[in-house]
Amino acid sequence: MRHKAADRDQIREETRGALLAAAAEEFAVQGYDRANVNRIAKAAGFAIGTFYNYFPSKRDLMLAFIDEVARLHVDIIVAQVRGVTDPGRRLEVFFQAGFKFVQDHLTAARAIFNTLNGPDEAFRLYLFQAYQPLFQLLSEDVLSPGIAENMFRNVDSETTAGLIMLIYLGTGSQVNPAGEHWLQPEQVADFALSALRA
Amino acid sequence: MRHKAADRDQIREETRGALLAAAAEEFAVQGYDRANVNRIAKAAGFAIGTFYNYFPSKRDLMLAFIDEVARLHVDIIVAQVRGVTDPGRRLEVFFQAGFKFVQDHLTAARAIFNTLNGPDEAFRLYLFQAYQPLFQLLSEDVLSPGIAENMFRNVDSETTAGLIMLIYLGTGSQVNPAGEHWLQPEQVADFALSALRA
Amino acid sequence: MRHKAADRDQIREETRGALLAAAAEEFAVQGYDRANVNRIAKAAGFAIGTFYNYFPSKRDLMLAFIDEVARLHVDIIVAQVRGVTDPGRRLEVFFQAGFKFVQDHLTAARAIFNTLNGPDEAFRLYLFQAYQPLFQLLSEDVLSPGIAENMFRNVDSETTAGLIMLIYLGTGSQVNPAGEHWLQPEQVADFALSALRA
Amino acid sequence: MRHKAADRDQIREETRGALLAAAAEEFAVQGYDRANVNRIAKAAGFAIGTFYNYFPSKRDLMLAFIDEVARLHVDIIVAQVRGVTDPGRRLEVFFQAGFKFVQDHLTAARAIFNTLNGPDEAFRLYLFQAYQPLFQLLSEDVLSPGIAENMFRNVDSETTAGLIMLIYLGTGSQVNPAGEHWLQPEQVADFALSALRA
DNA sequence: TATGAATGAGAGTTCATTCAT
DNA sequence: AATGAATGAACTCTCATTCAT
Repeated sequence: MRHKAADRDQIREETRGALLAAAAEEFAVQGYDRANVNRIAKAAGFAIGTFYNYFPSKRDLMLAFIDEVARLHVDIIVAQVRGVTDPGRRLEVFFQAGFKFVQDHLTAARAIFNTLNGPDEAFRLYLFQAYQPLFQLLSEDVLSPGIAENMFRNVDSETTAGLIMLIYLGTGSQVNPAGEHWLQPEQVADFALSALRA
Repeated sequence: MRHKAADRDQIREETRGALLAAAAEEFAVQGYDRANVNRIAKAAGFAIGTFYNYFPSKRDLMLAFIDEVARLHVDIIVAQVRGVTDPGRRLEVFFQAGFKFVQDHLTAARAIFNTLNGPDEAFRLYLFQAYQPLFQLLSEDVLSPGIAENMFRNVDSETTAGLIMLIYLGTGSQVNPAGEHWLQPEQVADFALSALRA
Repeated sequence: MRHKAADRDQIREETRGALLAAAAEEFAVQGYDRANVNRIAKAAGFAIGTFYNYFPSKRDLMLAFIDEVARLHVDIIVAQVRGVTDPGRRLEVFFQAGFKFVQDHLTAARAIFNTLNGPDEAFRLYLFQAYQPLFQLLSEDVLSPGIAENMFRNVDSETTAGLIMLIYLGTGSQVNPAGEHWLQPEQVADFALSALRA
Repeated sequence: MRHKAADRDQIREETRGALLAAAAEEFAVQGYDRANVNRIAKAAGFAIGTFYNYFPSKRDLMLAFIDEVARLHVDIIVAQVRGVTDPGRRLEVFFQAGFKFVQDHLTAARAIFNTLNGPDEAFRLYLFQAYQPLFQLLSEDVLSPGIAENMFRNVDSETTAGLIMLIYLGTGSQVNPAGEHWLQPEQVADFALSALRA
């Protein structure tokens, strides 16, 4: 064994990362169906064969891409929401952190929103599951406490969590070519809060 | 001449309509990229050659499809909005008629929303232009009168028209598998109105 | 409709036949795995797209090929065997007709024997089923009558039918480059008969 | 020098053996064309680079595999046949030892029979040559003595040796999934003997 | 006007082989 | 001697489009 295992792992991780980054760009610009695996490999600086040493298929690349983006997306939002305690404030932070993520990871986010409205049922389901933690966050760490504290109306917390996710996805996905949102997160948070107030 | 000109025109219109209807179904289920022109022709009951007698290309089919749906969509909304006079009431009718159109033409609407978030810049631009009349309607027949009557705040009517369109598209596009909207049009109209009130 | 349906059917049948013939040659020389669909289409005088208008996949081509050869193979043998009545004579005719078929359709037969010993389980099973009628023929029209007439020993007719098929396939498949069998059908028939005699 | 030359040789031999054993399994299940060199190396517990330190190509692996199996196959049969003296008995032992080899080395044997009927001319020729000693054995140590002793008819010993080989390969290759032969070696030997008796 | 057989560029995927370490 | 990341030619299959009838 010439390379240490750690060296090999690092090489693999770098190559995989380069391929995923190129894929994000391609998916964002072209959408899944028009994305070209050859182009992705070449953009990442590798031959097509190398791509298939890392991902068994184009579909699996998409799933890996969704995994990675969703994990980051969820982690960022969860961490910031849990950083405050007031349920109303938490909802506001939810939208602020969410909108910021979109602006900070514009290509990846565009690819995700694209998929969310795309024709592939399986992708949409996978996406839904990857974002499950946000539903839980809204339901258990935002709505339920807010209801318990009599700050929010006595709504069904699970259904309402789904509704807020939809509002986030709808408003957060609409950016102009410069990457700026049409609506500010505070505006959206206000809307939701006014609907929830006891 | 086998048929009178009027007969021929009618036959052409029927064939074209059948092809467009089949296309709507295909586009709704598969999205543009996965849509298969041979399948569309077959579903409409015609040979592929016949298809190309009516549409010069798959892209042109898509554009014709957008044209037709948008025209209908716009006409229905414009007619109903103009049926009332109060600006606030007009905004409410705008959302009601819009949501109803989605429910009444679910396949076509899904295909449109799909395209709206799809990767094809040209389609998105075309869609935008086809829906221009709604911007005008909102700006000139809803917002400007409302501002003039001091019923609405003194917002920029064009920008705000765009914003309301986005809200409509975002909320109107989200339906469950049964074709029912997550939000009611009145809820959305309330939101918009409360943001506009002087 | 410019062409009559019969004309179209004939064109389709001719094209399909040309593709199957080219496939037989390719399968015989290269075996299934090395057979190249592009080469088959080109050899038949068509573009690759045409091939896929007639056969959904390379596998399906193979199955269609097996079907066609097996049907012919079976029909020829069945007709000739039923042309005589004595069970012993029928067994002899079975081998004679079988060996003759191999010589008359050398490429196709080679492809079949190739598949029979090839690694593809599904193909072997399909082949087995396509040749089922020969098992029945041996069991019901050769062995059972022979046993009833006390001409053959009282063997299990189904098992023995399988055994005779194996002997036929083993000996019938071995031809020299000139397409001549190493063994004569009469020799093989004699062997089988001497094992069966009451 | 880390190891003594003898140690190195032993390691090389073990690695080579492991690769050949994995190849036997792969060739038996997949056939040559579908066999995957990367998979063979991995199954043997080595990296693909190691494989190419031992075999210059996939073809060469196949040839080495044929060599090894054929040598063993031939050695076992030759030794046992020469253990008896009577020509008729020798023919019987030939079939018994041959059938037993197939049962004892089922994977390897399946791969060999597969190749025997496969599309690769070069492999078939190589196989033929590897099994040459058996032709010689039959011709010089079985048939010629039998003819000289007036035990066998005065057939051409070389041609007849080929014929017997064919019979052996045909009957010996047919095993059920449990690895049992359809025919017993004694049955086959009887057939051959009855054809040869003076 | 309608037909559908034919086309072929282009896409995803496989895998034997190389070579720097 | 051993490793495994990287390579790219080759293969199967798709589908928008053409055109002779």
